[in-house]
Amino acid sequence: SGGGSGSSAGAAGGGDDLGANDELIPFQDEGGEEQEPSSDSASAQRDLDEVKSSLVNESENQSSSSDSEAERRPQPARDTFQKPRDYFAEVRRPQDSAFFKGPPYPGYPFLMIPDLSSPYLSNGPLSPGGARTYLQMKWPLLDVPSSATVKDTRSPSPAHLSNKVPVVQHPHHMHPLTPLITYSNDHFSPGSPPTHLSPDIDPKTGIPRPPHPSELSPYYPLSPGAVGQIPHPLGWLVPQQGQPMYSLPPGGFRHPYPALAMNASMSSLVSSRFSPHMVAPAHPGLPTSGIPHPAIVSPIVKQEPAPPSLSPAVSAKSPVTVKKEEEKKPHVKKPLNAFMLYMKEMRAKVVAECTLKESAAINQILGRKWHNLSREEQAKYYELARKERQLHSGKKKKRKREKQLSQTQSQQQVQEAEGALASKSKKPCVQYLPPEKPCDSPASSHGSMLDSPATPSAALASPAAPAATHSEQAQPLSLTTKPETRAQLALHSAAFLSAKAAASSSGQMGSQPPLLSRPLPLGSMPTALLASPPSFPTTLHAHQALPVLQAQPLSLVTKSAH
DNA sequence: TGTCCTTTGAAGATC
DNA sequence: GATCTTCAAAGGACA
Repeated sequence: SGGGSGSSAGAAGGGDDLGANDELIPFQDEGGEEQEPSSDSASAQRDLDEVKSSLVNESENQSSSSDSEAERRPQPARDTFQKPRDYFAEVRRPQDSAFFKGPPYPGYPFLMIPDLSSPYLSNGPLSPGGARTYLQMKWPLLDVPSSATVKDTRSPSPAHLSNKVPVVQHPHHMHPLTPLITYSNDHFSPGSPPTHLSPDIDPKTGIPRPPHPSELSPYYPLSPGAVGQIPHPLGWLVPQQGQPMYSLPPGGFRHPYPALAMNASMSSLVSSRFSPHMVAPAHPGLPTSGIPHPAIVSPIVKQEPAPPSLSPAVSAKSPVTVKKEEEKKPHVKKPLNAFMLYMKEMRAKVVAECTLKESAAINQILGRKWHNLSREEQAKYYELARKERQLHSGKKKKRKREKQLSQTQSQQQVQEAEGALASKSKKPCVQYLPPEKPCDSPASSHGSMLDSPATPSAALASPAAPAATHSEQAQPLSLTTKPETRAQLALHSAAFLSAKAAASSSGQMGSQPPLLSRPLPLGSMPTALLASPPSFPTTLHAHQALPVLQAQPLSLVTKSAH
């Protein structure tokens, strides 16, 4: 029912639901005319089964109307091209709300193909030139020769892709030509194909695979000048000026994720008071957020190693015994990264919003929401994670130092004992240890630098650093080399090649299906990509990949296929 | 009871 | 330096 109302409301309805966000109406139309948030979040589960049919229907509709797509789509979206940041601030919330409430495709609140809410992906009508630009930039990362697709030569076919597939995948990205697969009727017979046949739809949840914001990443490495634009990393956790951060908006509009409801004005309010120079160094051991972070809190209990015992009984123990004792020591868990922190905070909300309980499915949702977060919002978590790493690093170094000290002292005592036993008549051989330098304090030596976001080097060292951006864009497939993912990738590549070949033969490359027609505009394109367009072969080897697509049954994307 | 799933990111290991 | 692997959280599912 929610989907039905959504489809009938149209863009104006989206504006109504969004309340004060009327200015966002132009963006509501993206990805379809039905984007009114559904008020029936409980129907998410029920609607899972409708995803497939919706996909097919959308496929038919969009593929048939792709030519008029550009005409219907509001033009202002193109303007955001020049002001990506404003776009972030303005477009973010409603689509967060639309994530559960306002499915662009009626019947399934999670279905967001492509990531219409992502300012990094789409904000303008299809322009053939833009599409080409986008594809050219994306292509090399997917330029996987059929022969190279399978590194494991033992595998007879791509259907047996192993985890060692050396595919340089655009990390977690929805392939720009995904729609060719999802919406192509050429390869899919009408009906309700299994969700697994849709490479971007998760078989379990029906959630489209999120485009990975390698486009996003370049934004996190906020330049020192840009850092001042993000809210204080801790301010988001503290109600600003008495404004409840998690309050329900008036009018009864229930934001599915109140935590994300910090609107643009609020963000600017916070950010206006934040500058890199104002970031107080995190006090070690003093959690700076309201989020309970075991990595911060628990280490006092978990991570503090027992004081090194210098008793002869211990020092006389064999290395094996010592090793065993070390293994018995409480395992120091890794600090939570930004996404984990986000997940920890948002999980309960997501679970409450939908009936899904499986963490795997929830995590998929959270992963998608993570991508949909604005850079400012993500920056908060990155900052938090950075502080956690800081604490962890400090403790780690402390432990290491203590361990070394303990070991050297043990060795010293053992040697002393051995020396005493071996040569009672000889002079005791005392091994002198180099004194620990006070300045070796890990917390002070590392923390000071990490704690000063004002320092450009520190900013670069943060997870939001441009360097990390590059690495992320070139992130190996290993992160997502699940069998189905690889198969999807193979299918993506094959389908892309197929489409490319078909388009080139018909001269229609610029008129892809609507979803494909939402190229990442250059304005929102990662600067890294823009600055250093990857070199890639201009030859697309379509003739090589086409047989792959034709020869490989689509079922290879199924889990059961492997 | 233990492992898997599923996500992203960081760290360490490996080449 | 690039690439790969592991592990953080979470809880249902499954062997």
